[in-house]
Amino acid sequence: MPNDYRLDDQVGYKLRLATQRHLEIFSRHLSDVTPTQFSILARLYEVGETSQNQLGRLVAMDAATTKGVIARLLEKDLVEARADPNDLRRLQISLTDAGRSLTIDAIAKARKITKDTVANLTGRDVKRLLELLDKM
Amino acid sequence: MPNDYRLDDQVGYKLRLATQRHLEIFSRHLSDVTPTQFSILARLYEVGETSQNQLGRLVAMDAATTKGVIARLLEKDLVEARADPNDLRRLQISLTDAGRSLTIDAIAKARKITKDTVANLTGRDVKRLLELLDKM
DNA sequence: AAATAAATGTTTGCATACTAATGAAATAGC
DNA sequence: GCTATTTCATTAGTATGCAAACATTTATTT
Repeated sequence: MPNDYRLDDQVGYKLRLATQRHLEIFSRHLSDVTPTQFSILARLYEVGETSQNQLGRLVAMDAATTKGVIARLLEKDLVEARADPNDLRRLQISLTDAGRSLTIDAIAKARKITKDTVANLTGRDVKRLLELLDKM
Repeated sequence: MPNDYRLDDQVGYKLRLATQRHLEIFSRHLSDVTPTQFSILARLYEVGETSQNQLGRLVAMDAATTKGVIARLLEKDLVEARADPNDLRRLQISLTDAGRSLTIDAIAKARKITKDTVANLTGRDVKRLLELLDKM
């Protein structure tokens, strides 16, 4: 009999709640893009022009998911795509000027987002949390 | 200049990775339902017949989201819905027999899922992680 | 008590993200 | 050079989430 199982004590459940909270804070500070989109932008800002697939790998995203995210960023003119002449399969992705300035601005706000997300934790707690999530 | 910002060190990013990992493990053990659907089932098992909205609240889900999840569970004949005679707005949701037995089985598997998810952590780590996620 | 206002429950429509399956191009092995 | 494998990208289908709308109930005012 599973009478000692408590949903509220499960890692998965708590992860969902935490993510939910983070999402709420994120969209309050940064309504132009989603966390997923932001991570693509931030990475792109970091590494410069890259192929779509490679970019996905750099943020731990499935190729198909990446395609969708990029599509939305293209729609918003934050990134641009061009065919790679050396490899016809590849689509090279890069930031537009608008994308670059939005990203710089977004990174500033992202600091605040992270701060707010862990507002209830001490600096030591945060360090520990990151370690534990990593170790997982 | 945001040159000291590291995406990989952000709580939000790590949360996504952890959730991703958990999701992968979950679907490997339990392919019939998603974590979200499971949490509804588990709660329903716990509390018995409840209104759709109330049920959503009990798993921290938006009313609209809840409706979608319930719709899919209805589709699979795991839950059933009936109108509340006392309040015409309300939809009372309960487990079907199939839903109940699947839930019991799923709870058993969910223990294993949680175990696998935190396989790299010590018992103490897990306790701490849950506390930190809570405190957040 | 009737009328209005506020709160609650549900539903619809739309955006985002994820997965599995497919097709096209490049590389490796023979 | 030819086949098999790998890599890259895309399409189609499913799940979750939110904002807005609608219906019913409860509270408040006159």
